[in-house]
Amino acid sequence: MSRPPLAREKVLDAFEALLIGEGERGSTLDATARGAGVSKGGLLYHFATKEALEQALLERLHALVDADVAATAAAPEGPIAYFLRTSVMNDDALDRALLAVARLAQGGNAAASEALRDVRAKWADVLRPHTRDAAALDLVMLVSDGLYFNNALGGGNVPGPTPRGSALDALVVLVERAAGV
Amino acid sequence: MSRPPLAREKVLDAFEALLIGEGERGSTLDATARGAGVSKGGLLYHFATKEALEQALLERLHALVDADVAATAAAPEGPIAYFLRTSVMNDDALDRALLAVARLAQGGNAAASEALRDVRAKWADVLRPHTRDAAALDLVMLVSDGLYFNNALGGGNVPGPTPRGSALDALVVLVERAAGV
DNA sequence: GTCTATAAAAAGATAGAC
DNA sequence: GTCTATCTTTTTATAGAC
Repeated sequence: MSRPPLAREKVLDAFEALLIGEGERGSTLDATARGAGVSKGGLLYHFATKEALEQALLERLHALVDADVAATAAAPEGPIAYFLRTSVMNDDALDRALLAVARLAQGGNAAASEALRDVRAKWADVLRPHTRDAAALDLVMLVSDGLYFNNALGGGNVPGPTPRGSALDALVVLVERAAGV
Repeated sequence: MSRPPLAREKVLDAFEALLIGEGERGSTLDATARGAGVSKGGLLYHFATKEALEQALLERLHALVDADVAATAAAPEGPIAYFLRTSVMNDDALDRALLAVARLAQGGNAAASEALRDVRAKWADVLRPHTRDAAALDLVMLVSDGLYFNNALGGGNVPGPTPRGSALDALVVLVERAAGV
């Protein structure tokens, strides 16, 4: 519960940014240390192995998701609209952690794949009471996945075809009409 | 136009399979050669650099997509239903090429990202006349992206939460009702 | 066309000074 | 806690025999 050391967080931030921008291949200990402004030895004091670094990222994701699930359940505009709107990447802490863990999962990291399934199940549990049936829940989840997926292409730095503004408004209306209770 | 050498195709198949199963990190020249049953020297005769290997995969994807776009346009059950049903991975040649190129894109390969955007645009062009408006087209494309994304987690070897069978039937009905003309 | 052998660089990790 | 230096292994690529 104590506040984690600043350098440790900076290393984790750098690793996360590298995964999103360069993928697993570019996310080396060297590059991470450089990005965090520490030496490789300094990095390895906080994370003894690369696996420890990856594990820490999964823990960060779980904490952020738990907070978001609570926010989704309590959203005034309704969970479905809130969920879809926040699926369009805002480059906030949760988006970054989610994308970075997705990179790890696609690199074959089994723990990362499991974490993503857990996360998805948590969101589904919140949305289920607000959808007509199983197909409607599938629809909402898949549109959200699609929004994330498009943001994920090109490392988030290439403006994808993700609907924004009025296009997003229209999409939300369409999904709510098709899926909402 | 001439039939490509068999060994060359086997190398490309192995590289594709490695990208899907292990991600960019595990997709080394060594592992690719091993998977194809050739030596590293043999591999490098066909693909002088790793970049050449990646480029060949992009060309394979483009050819497969062009064929699929034609099939989508001519599908008896209608382009939307055909498009969504074929978005659930069947482990066919197109699915594999698409997933493998997605791995490259997430590794920061700009040409791969561009290829995925091109592919997506081609499908959108075919589906546009069969959707009510822009939001409806977004809905169909995003559900398809979501279906692919879920298959992509865990390298395609972990049974994801992707709807199948009657669940997929219900989803197709829901999307067609919401988006179809 | 396909192989073995090897070079050159980059990767993860350890040791020990400060 | 953070650093430099070093070791080992892996990865991409080249050279040249068959």
